[in-house]
Amino acid sequence: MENKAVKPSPETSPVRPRRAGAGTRTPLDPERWVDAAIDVLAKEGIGGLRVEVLAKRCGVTKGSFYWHFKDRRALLDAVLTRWKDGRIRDIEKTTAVAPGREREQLHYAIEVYGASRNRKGMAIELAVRDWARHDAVAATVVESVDLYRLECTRKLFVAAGMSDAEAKSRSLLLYACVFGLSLMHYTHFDDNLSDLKQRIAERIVS
Amino acid sequence: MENKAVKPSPETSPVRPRRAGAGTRTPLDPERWVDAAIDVLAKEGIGGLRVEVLAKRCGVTKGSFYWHFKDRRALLDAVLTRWKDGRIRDIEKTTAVAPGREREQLHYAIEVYGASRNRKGMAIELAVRDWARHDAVAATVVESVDLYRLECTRKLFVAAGMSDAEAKSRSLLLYACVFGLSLMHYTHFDDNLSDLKQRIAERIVS
DNA sequence: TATTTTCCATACGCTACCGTATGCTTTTCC
DNA sequence: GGAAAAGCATACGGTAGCGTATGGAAAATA
Repeated sequence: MENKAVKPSPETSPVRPRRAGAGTRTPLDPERWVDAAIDVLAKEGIGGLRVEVLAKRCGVTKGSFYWHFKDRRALLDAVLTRWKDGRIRDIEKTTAVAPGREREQLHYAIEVYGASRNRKGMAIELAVRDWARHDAVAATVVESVDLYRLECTRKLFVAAGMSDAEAKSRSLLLYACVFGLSLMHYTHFDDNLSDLKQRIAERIVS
Repeated sequence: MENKAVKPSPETSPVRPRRAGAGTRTPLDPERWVDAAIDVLAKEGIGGLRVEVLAKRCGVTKGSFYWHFKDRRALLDAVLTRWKDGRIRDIEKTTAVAPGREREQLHYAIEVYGASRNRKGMAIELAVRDWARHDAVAATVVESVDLYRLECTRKLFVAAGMSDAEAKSRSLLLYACVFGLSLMHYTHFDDNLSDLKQRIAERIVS
């Protein structure tokens, strides 16, 4: 059989082969499609998230895709659901803290969002937000995630001793700054970027 | 003739008629194409900036477009040039200030970028930044605009009495926050948004 | 083993684009 | 007023993408 003999080209090959060693077939499931979709979303944005592109990336044809998903939109919804769940879990983990270490935890939260670490996560974040500008479903998801994050961080500021109103403004400032920084190109603005970031972080939490 | 009999549909007709009253012809020039392109960019993002769409919007066919521009890329470059020039002029105007009113001017700068006012301007801003994530030319333009803005605002902070290092961090904080806020969906986070914004602005400039 | 179900390939029609070629109608200029 | 140029329409070839239809092989099940 030696199936197709084509396999378009090796370098466009999937993330992992679809057949395991002992001839056992390893069929795709929707979750693996979503994995690949999020990868593409991070690299190409929502505009590059096409089903035929994705299929090639998974080493199959779109015939497979349309077996697992009704249409492209169903995949997009699944991507949003997965992203939302992940962000919720992540923020809960990030804002859980022992009493007395709230400010330390806030600094940590700022740092993990820094574009240097967590490159892919921020790429996804920006891609989803751009997506949300032209898609109502994505916009709803982004809003719910934003509100949840803002609320969690607000509690941290309150636990750190701030008034409620001040905590709200700091929480919003924190996320706005984190996302805004990832939007900007300031590498050549200063030769001591870590000091720059440190000052900003202090301004946000102190 | 009855050839196609189609002519898609009349309601897709142009924004304005291309002929003025007295039979005088009003030919398009490249600048009007750029005008329309920036409009579309603001509403649809770079993904929606297609030449045939643009042509329909101008009330002509793409035959006209390709008379004025070599190809789609030439239009995109023209859009970037126009955007850059406008941003440079704008920031120069915004950061020009009489001595003693620097902080006042900084508050004004923050406010004009608020998504409430200047909606279209911010939509363009975000569209260009998203574009820059996948286009090297756009990325270069964004970087130069960012550096210029950061530098102008830094001078304002210095003039307001801050150290150079502090001024730099404040300048970066200001723009990061402004752009970040426009990325977020926080309308339902607080019922007194203007107070929220006021606190943030104070945190940035004071 | 025979049959069903799962999972995927192939082929097709359709639309939206890009860019080119070519011709038609106005202006412009002599 | 006639020729040239400007400005645009129409038609064409080509690619990429969506979704459907259908068949075929492998796995599960009986």
